[in-house]
Amino acid sequence: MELSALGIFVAVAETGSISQAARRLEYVQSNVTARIQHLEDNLGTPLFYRKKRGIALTPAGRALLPYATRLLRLADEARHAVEDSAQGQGSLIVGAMETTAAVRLPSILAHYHQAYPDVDLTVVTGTSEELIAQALDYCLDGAFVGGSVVHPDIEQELFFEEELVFVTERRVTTLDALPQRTALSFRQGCAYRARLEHLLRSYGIVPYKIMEFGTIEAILGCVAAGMGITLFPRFVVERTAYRDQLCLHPVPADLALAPTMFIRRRDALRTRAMETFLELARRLASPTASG
Amino acid sequence: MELSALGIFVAVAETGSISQAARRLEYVQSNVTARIQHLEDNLGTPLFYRKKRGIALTPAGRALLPYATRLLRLADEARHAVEDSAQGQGSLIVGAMETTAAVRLPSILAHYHQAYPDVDLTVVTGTSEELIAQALDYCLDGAFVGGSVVHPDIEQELFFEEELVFVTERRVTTLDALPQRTALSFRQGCAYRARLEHLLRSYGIVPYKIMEFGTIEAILGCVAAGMGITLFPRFVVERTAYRDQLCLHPVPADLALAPTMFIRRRDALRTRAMETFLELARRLASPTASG
DNA sequence: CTTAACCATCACTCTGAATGATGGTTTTCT
DNA sequence: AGAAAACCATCATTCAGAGTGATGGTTAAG
Repeated sequence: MELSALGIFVAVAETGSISQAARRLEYVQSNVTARIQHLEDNLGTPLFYRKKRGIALTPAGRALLPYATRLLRLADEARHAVEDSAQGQGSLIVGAMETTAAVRLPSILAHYHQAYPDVDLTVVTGTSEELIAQALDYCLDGAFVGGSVVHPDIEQELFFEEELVFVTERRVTTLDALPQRTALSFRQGCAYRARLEHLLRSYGIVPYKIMEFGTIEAILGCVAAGMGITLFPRFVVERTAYRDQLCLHPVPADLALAPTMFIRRRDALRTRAMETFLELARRLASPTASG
Repeated sequence: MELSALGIFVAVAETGSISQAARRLEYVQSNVTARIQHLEDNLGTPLFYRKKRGIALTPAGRALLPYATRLLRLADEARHAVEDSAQGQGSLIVGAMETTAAVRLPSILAHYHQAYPDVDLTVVTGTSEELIAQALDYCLDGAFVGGSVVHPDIEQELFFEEELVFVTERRVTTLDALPQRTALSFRQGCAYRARLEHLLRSYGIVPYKIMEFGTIEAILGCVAAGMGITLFPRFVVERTAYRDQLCLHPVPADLALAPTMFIRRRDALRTRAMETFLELARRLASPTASG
């Protein structure tokens, strides 16, 4: 039972005649006859009574007709959906680090959704390492990750420059006399974690312990409670609920700035949904990045 | 875009691999490759990224997938609906005279619907002549009509024997001094109307005028109001709201009984819906008919 | 009584679905 | 490092079935 057969079936049922259906479909009459017969064989039951003049639906035909029309309409919708996905609408799956998703994306996503409400937008969060792997595996249309990615299949573009700061509890006003040797960070794979480890080592704070947490709030909450130190974008800390219980410490200038890049596979399809998303994101990102 | 192609597409999308889909479908791998390529050509856009190991959906493929699964499910439903229409469920379209529909069918229909709630039941009313024509034209699966139908394509079966009575307003106690020459009846084509004309002629009541009405209540209401005389099954008159304002007069014995036959085309499909309907109708009709 | 409309059947062509074999690439296992 | 396994693309080939055009039989309309 193929869609083309159902199309012929519907035409015959609607015109009430094989000949007229053939004319409407621009087929030869014998072909319409044959395909209806084939469909009847396939379903194991007659669909039409053959009258002296024209045809009439059998009970089985009556049962099939509404399904046939629904199937044809749905198939048409599907075709349009595929067409649209190459055009404006469709779906867009982007990855982002927790920190980017928390403070940089909300306004972009809101604007984008307002401008293109038909796009089915999904944001996946994860560590930069995970996001890169997923983008390479075509699971993501693209992702915001920390730091440059050098890979022949990946193309990237700078979107934000985050100023990184050490974050401690409020009472710790200087890092020189760092009372704890515990660092808090996201799980392995986070771009900032690698830098945090490097920086702590340069401060002579080794060996140290790294505790892993899954969310921004968990990390900063624990830091505020005096559990340890972490490295975060200033922008993120300034917007957290714990900001009054935290103290920010500058990072040496050469390691203070961390770029957030948007990456995607070079061979990923250039959908309009993606292009418009990037255009809008560039517009909204640039003043922040430069400021 | 045919259903078979969508089935292959879904299998590939679900297994994440052309080879595995081929194994599941019991096809050869090269065929699955070719049909996916054909589908992509057909839709004008790639549906899968080809990875080193396996494949991944493109945005267009993501857009198509939910439609494809819906289409396949719906097609399956359609197949079952057609199958069922040959079995128990399905639709049943029966015709009946107004009088039969009013007093004989309700209990049958109620019982039938209770026993087979999945059957989509339709009752079409009309004159016997109209119903016969529609049954011959395959528009009805069968019909209850007045009197025997002799036609090579029609088979019939006796269901009810109606006792016909003349009906006049209450004050007219004898037909001998019939004060009016007006008869009321359904429109031309009604089985009882022919008999009414015949009987009136035999009573010497010619010329007379026949007024046509569309419903039972209209006719009996007008008779009650003294407009004229009509011929109706006793059973119908006894159940009308006007019964107290009417007087019933016997009809000569040789013309008093009118059979109600169920007719259908000999070549109409023997659906289970129809067979079970007739079985139930026979059971419910026989005591009434004999009593 | 002719004409037109309708459906079934047949012989034929040709598209495209399916097979099987081959080659290239990558991953996995030893 | 080398062998084996998994995966996809391509090609030549076979075969089913979609579509054509012609014909014949039947019925309704003129």
